[in-house]
Amino acid sequence: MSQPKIRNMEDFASVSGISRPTLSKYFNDPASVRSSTRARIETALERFDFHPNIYAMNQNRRLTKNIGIVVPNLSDPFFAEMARNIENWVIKAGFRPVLLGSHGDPEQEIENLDNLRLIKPAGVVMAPLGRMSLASRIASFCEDVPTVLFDSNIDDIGEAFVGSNNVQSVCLIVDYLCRTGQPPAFFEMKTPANPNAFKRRNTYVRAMEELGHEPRLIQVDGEGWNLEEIGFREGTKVLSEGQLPTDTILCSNDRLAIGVLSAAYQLGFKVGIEGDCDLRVAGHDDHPFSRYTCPTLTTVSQDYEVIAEKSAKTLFELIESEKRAEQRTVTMLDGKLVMRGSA
Amino acid sequence: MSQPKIRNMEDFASVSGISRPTLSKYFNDPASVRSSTRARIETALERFDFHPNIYAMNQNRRLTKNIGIVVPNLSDPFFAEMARNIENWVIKAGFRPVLLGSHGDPEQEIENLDNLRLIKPAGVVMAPLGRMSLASRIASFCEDVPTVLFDSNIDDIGEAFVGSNNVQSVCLIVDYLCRTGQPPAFFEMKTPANPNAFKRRNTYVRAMEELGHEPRLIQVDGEGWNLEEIGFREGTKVLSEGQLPTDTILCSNDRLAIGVLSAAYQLGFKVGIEGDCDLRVAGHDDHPFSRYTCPTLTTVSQDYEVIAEKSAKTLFELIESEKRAEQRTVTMLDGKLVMRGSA
DNA sequence: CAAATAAATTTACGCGCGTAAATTTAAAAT
DNA sequence: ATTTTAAATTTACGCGCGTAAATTTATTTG
Repeated sequence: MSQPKIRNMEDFASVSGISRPTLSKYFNDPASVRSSTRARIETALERFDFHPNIYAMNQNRRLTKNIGIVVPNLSDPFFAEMARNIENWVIKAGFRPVLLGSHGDPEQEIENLDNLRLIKPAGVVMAPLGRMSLASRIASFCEDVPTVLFDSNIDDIGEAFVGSNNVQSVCLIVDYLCRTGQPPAFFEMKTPANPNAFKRRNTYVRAMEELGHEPRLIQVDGEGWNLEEIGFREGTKVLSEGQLPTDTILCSNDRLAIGVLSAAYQLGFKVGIEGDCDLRVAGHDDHPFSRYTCPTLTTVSQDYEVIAEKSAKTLFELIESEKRAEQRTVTMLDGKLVMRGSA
Repeated sequence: MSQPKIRNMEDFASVSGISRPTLSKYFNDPASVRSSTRARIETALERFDFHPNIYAMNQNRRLTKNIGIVVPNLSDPFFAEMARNIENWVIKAGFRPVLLGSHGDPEQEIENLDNLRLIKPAGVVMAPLGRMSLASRIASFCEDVPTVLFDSNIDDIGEAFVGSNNVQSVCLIVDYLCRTGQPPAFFEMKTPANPNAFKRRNTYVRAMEELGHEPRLIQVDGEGWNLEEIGFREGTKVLSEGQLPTDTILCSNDRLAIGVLSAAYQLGFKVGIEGDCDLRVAGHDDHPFSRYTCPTLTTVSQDYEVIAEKSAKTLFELIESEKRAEQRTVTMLDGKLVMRGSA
């Protein structure tokens, strides 16, 4: 039996014996047609394996089942992992994830939003670049499309924000480090590309002051997102100069810490908490690789799964309610101390 | 002066005083209109900032400027990095990259291709899942769309393949390890998800035999792509049992090696090449993180940049020639030994 | 300056689908 | 079996753009 080639919904209408508008209804929402009709369609579907052209659908529907996911940088394992988690929730909720990375570039970030507009997404989950973001343009996008921000908050933009409570988490680890040894110096980039850096620095300073210690900022050079490299290079400098006022380094994030750990190892520093160690290093984020460093990295976790789940579900609620949030909600998830070998 | 809202090419045609078909020609290829016309269009473009709807273009052009990039897994830094490199070449060549990850799932891989079909890409650069791939369906895609495979070859599929020469690279590192110490055991997964695993195993066995050593395979349990975790867990088992027939472990890839290194560190093994070390560990790939492990990981590089560049440019040539390759070309790039601290 | 050529415009249709209105048909309720 | 109600069909148009053919306009050539 020769199967005629099904090129479009019209073709499928003829072979299935169902009118095209009814098919269109079915593909939009299978529950919207009579069950007998649905059965007929699905039988035909098995024989002919037709998929409506998603882009033609996008073009004509006023609202699609697409959900945009925008992250600053897909080659950062943190965002890659986060995106993967969100994608899973999106699929589970019957939507279609469209993943876009901004390559650390504000223009690209806006371009991503412009492209998303064209596919009329039901909503967007976005981790903005942060300070570098062209905020007003993001804001105008958010007026048209329900958007949930995560990881990095931008005041008053989007319907909701889900992220970790940097104040809580930095206090937590500063407190821990001070209790268990010398108060930490804070290792960070002078001009950090990643969004939460300033908040963490400020919190570090305040936390140290409140505990009666002098804050020590180690602000290193370097541009861009190659954080391990920067941590390694600048960590090597700092450690070999031997001018450290303390034996404890708190890094602004795990990727820097991974670089610093590597530098310490190569310079022969023994990193860890035992008595014979010369250095403690802590990070922030619970990066996927931080459990495989040597020693394993003590850090504060951002709960990937929870942030992903909460962002996604907040968006789904917004979409289902079919109205905009009366009030912008800000969810700050507490970090948990992850005590491992390095501090 | 109130700018009228430009909703489509028609609107832009009225405000610019250029007919829509001419605009269409311009957007397809600016050089195809008279330079005076081009100037008028570009002046208007500055005033009104109109972008044609890319999806409507995709729908109607028989061939677009899109280039699909498909990788097995976007959260693997190797593929993330590779994708980023290819994207850059694609943009530089005036095309539009469309990046899709298959989440290690053969069905998803096919779905990605099906979705790509709809945007009528000029070509596709793809790293297939490998053995798991639904080869016949990929093949039928490749008949319609010029496709270059990279990283993992599938016989006779696609117009070309660019990857590293696993035989050469594995021989290289086996040889190096044998010269400088005890012959290595080969650490790998029993049922590996990543594509080049079998080739590497077989090459290891052959290389060992040729050098007159007995091959020793350490085949560990574990499923999926969480390779560091598997390397760590199974590495811990292997090392703590103390049944290793040699002090040298060659891992099938760097991600496993990262896990093994971490296990070794935690068990108190001193890894490295100095006299007082109890273990040597080597990897394969020159993974972005392998230069930050402790000790830094000795490995064989896959030249990311070159593979990315070569794949992209091979595809561009195919596209420009407007015909299919008379002959499938296979480019195997030699790996380079990256001698670092671990072996 | 006229003729030859090249480019732009007009007109009209197509892509694959959404969707609204009017109509017909089928199912449910009386 | 008849009425009511719900669902499917028919018809027709729209989305934003590509593209072909016929025609007009502009540029180049001699």
